[in-house]
Amino acid sequence: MARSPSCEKINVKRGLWTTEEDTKKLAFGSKHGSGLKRCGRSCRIRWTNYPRPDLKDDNFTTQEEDLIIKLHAAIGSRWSIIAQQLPGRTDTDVKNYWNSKLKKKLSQLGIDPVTHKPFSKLIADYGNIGGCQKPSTRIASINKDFKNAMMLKSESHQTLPEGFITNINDQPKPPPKMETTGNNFLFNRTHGDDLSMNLDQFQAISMKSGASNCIDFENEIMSVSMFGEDCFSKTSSPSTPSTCSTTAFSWNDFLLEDAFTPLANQEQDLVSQIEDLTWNKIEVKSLQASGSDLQFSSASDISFMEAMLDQENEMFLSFPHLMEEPSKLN
DNA sequence: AAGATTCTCAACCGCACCAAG
DNA sequence: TCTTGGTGCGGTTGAGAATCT
Repeated sequence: MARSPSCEKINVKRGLWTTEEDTKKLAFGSKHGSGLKRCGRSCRIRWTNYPRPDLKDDNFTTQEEDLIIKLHAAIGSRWSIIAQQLPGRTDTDVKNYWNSKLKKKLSQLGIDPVTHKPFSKLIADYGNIGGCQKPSTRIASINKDFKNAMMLKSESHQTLPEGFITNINDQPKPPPKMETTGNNFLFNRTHGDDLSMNLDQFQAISMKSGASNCIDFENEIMSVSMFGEDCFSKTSSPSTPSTCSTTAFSWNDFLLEDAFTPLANQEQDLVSQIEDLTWNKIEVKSLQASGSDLQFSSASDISFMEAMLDQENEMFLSFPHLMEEPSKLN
């Protein structure tokens, strides 16, 4: 896709617009910033936004603050949509207010402005990650717990706040969804037919793509992939336009304790060898670094990461075929 | 009073998407 | 189908204002 040319850095002025520039702008129109040392985009933005007699010049009210926070929690940093709910405010106003005031305010209240969750909850979650089970139990597992978690995630549709008026043209496309029925996974795509796949297919795609959410997963299928789309069963399912699933799941959520579906024996052995080699080295290096047990304290995190990277390099040197496409392993 | 620091505003950047040729 | 140019938008950055020391 072609891109618009960037502003020439030379001869392009930065800073506030002067009355003289506004006069020239009005005289020549916004196109290409004729006669002005401004790039075309700047002229267009200036042309579009100013003057706007309907714009408010006063501070945000607490009601507006609340609405921004609620909308941000619901739809993220889609400032143009949020601004549509706040008469007299532009997306830039909202964005600046969020960045300069609300983020700080939420932080002071002990709330993470990104996730809108209390910091204490995030720290607790982080602590759980630090638990670091041995790989024999923590290796990417897809099992019954995984399927349960997947079901829960796919059902956790987030509804927009009451009174939220959305321009139909600006509505985000419904993200892809995943559902499970028995041992099959039904993947509702945003484009094309829905696909049904078995556990092995799902596992292979998720590992190959390193997907962290359904969108990554869909992209991997779209780019096809180790199977070819014809390998999937195509289905049709009703769309769900009334809901907006904004909560993407993370595969990390499914790093559960149970052993997962066995790989072919040969491949399983290879994985086990690598795991043991990797984990033993990491353990040794980590112990050396921390001088204590295998608790990854903050003081040893860097050494731990270095050990991870060292070991990864060593692993791929020892097993170069792991760098190849998974399909070639079969 | 003066320099340092912080805050606010909006210009700018880079990317994605779309339509026209 | 491809290229080009226009548009929209979120994130970043810099200039000037306000506040602090």
